[in-house]
This record gives sequence, structure tokens and C-alpha cells, in this order.
Amino acid sequence: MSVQERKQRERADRERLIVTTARELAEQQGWDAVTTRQLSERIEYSQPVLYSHFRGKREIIGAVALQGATEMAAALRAATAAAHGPRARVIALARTYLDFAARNPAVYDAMFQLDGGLAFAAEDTPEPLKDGFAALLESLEQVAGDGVHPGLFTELFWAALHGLATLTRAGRLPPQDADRRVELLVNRLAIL
Amino acid sequence: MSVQERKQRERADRERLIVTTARELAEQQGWDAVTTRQLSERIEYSQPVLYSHFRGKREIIGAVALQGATEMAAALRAATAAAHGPRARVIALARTYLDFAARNPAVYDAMFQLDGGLAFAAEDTPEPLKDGFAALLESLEQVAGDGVHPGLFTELFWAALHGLATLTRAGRLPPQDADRRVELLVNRLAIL
DNA sequence: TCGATTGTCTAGCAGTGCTAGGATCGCATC
DNA sequence: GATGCGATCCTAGCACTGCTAGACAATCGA
Repeated sequence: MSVQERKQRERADRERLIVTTARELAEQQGWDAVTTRQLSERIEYSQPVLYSHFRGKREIIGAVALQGATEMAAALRAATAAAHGPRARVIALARTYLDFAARNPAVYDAMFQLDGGLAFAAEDTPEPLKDGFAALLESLEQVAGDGVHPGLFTELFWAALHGLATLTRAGRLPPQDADRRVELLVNRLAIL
Repeated sequence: MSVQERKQRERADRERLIVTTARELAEQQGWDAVTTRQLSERIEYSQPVLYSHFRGKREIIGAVALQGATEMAAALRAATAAAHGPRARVIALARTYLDFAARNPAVYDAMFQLDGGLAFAAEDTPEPLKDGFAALLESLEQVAGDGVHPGLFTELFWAALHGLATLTRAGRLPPQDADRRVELLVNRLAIL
């Protein structure tokens, strides 16, 4: 029995290794550099090993996305818990979100830009993704305003953050005004 | 002389053919299906012909993006010109933007999601892109509010629209509440 | 120690973007 | 109208991609 357990543990270890290696490689050289050959070489296994853990590259991206969603949710909760007052909380939320996207561009891409084969806004949405949205909702429902559905408000706020994150990173928006845009966003959208 | 002119005209025609064919193919089957082989077969030329017009696939995507930006700017101007009153104008602007993105997903991807090798927010930004932003600015500067930089306000509003467009299309946001989100966006962001 | 099973690798497939080199066409000249 | 020349285009092929079949070896239970 213990042999099987050890094997399972080793398999799980290797799966984690694949995901973290893919993530590292993507952050270092971009997702284009994350080929099955590069990846398999880095983990010091042959390519087919990857396919014994994941259906294909898409699923590896999905795994990185889930890892990222978990981390992001934790970061958002930590930031909002440390802030005092509704306005400070929402500002912290927005800054943390954009900061996460800026610091982990490859992970953010895996979550929202690339096809990781993940379901969204549906029954079978993976738990980390639901939880990420929940982390946003927890802080934002307090500032949605009367008569406004908190979920709808959160969706809008999230979309604005997502737009800022992606357009800034793609060079579509000048990065130096980021803070002023966040302030304006919170001042206008949130009802304090 | 007239022979050279004819040749130039034919070249320009073929270049347009490449761009519109790439666009059609992308809208029909997605950008993944726009391979140099597929594309060259559809225009009934060999692959190297593509490279006598464009540096590579990236530049073809960029050409589609520029075409899209021109159309979008025109659509935005037409919609806002037909609307009466500041609120109606901004609502029309937002609806038209999201409608364009929904109706031309491949073109929208070329503009903002894919790498078309285009410069943004810089000196050498192509005219159609600048003009697209200008079309947004024209209607939005009137509702930016006192003491708020119109450009900054436009960037934020645009980011929100972009977020709504991309998240909705990726299945991250339920599509049925689109109008309510637009109303909320305009009600909160715009100062009427 | 042996047989079976599990696990891993080598080799290869079809498809990708892109390009070198040769063939062919149409033009200006005689 | 024939001819030499340049521009134009295509065939063939490169190095790469994600992915997989089948051979091989290591490991386990008996």
C-alpha cells in the first residue's frame, strides 16, 4: 500500500513541478516560449510525460490559471482586510488587482487572455475562479449603492479593472497615470 | 507610365484582397484558421505572395486592425451624432462600441487582443487608432466633470468598455445583463 | 528469480510561419 | 514581330509547433 501512496505522491509532485515550471517559463520568456519541448526539457522528462498529466497544453495553461486565481483571491482578501474604511478598502482592492496583473502578466494572461479550457459563469466553473469573484464581491457589495444588484456592480467594477490591466500592459494606456485612473474609478463607481 | 500605374493598382487591389480575405476567414473560423496556407489558397496565390505585401502574419493582423479601427471610429461618430443630449450620446457611444466588438469579434481581437505589431499611445501610432480614441474623446470630454482631465476620463471609460467587451465575449460575464451594465456604467462614470 | 505491469522514451506525424532558388511571364527595345 | 531582360511568382524545403504510436526498460508481486 505504501508503495502506491509514494507513487501517487511523486506523481502529484511532478504535476506541481510541471505547472510551476510552465509558469516560471511563461513569466520569464512569455507564453510563446512555453512549448512542450522546452517545458519537458526543463522538468527533465520527455514530452509524452506531460500528456500523462494533462490532456494538452491548454490544460497546463488552465492549471496555471487556477493557481493564479487562488493567489489573487488571497491577495485581494489580505489587502482589503488590512484597509480601514470602505473607500480605503475599495482603493486597496483595485490597486492590488492591478498590481497582481502587472507583477504576474503571464499568470494573468492564463486566467483571462488565453484559452485554458476553463468554464466561466457556469455551473462547472472551478472553485478558485468562483472564489476570486467572491473576493471582489465581498468588498464591493458594500459600495454598490441602493437598488443596485451587488453582483452586477461587481461585474462592472471587475470589467473596468480588467480593461485597465490589459490595456496598460499592452501599451495602450500610458502607465504613469495608473493611480489617477484608479482614484477616478473608485470615486465615480463606488457609493461611499 | 500607364503600365506601371496599372501594376500598382493591381498590387493595391491584391493587398486589399489579402486583408479582407484574412478578415473574413477570421470571422468565419477564428484567427487560428488564418494560416498562411489557408489564406494564400483563398486568394488563389502562393504563400510567398503574402510576404511580398506584408512582413509576416503579424502585419496582416495589423492591417485588419487598422481597417477595423477606421470602421469603429465611423460607427461611433455616426451613433453619437444621431443621439440628442449628453446622456443619450454617451449611452449610444457605449452601446455602439460593445455592439461593434460583439459583431466583429475577430476584428476586435486584431485591434486589442492579438499582436498586430502596432504602436499605441506613442508618436508613431497609426492614424486610424488615434482617430478611434479621438472619436471616444469627442463625446466623453463633455461628461468628464469639472477638474477631471478629459483624456484620463476617456481612458478609464474606454478601459471599462474594453473590459466589458472582452469578458462578455470570453464567457466570463453573462450576456443577458449587458444593457444594465451599460446603464450603470454611464450613470456612475458620466457627469451630466 | 521470474512474469506482468507500469512507466518512460525514441521516433515520427501533420501542421505552422517563413524563405531560398529557379522558372516563367510580360515588358521595352531593336 | 523577334529578342533580351526584369519583375513576378511558384515549388520545395527549413525549423519549429502540439501531439501520439509503439518499442523499451524498470519495477513490482508472486
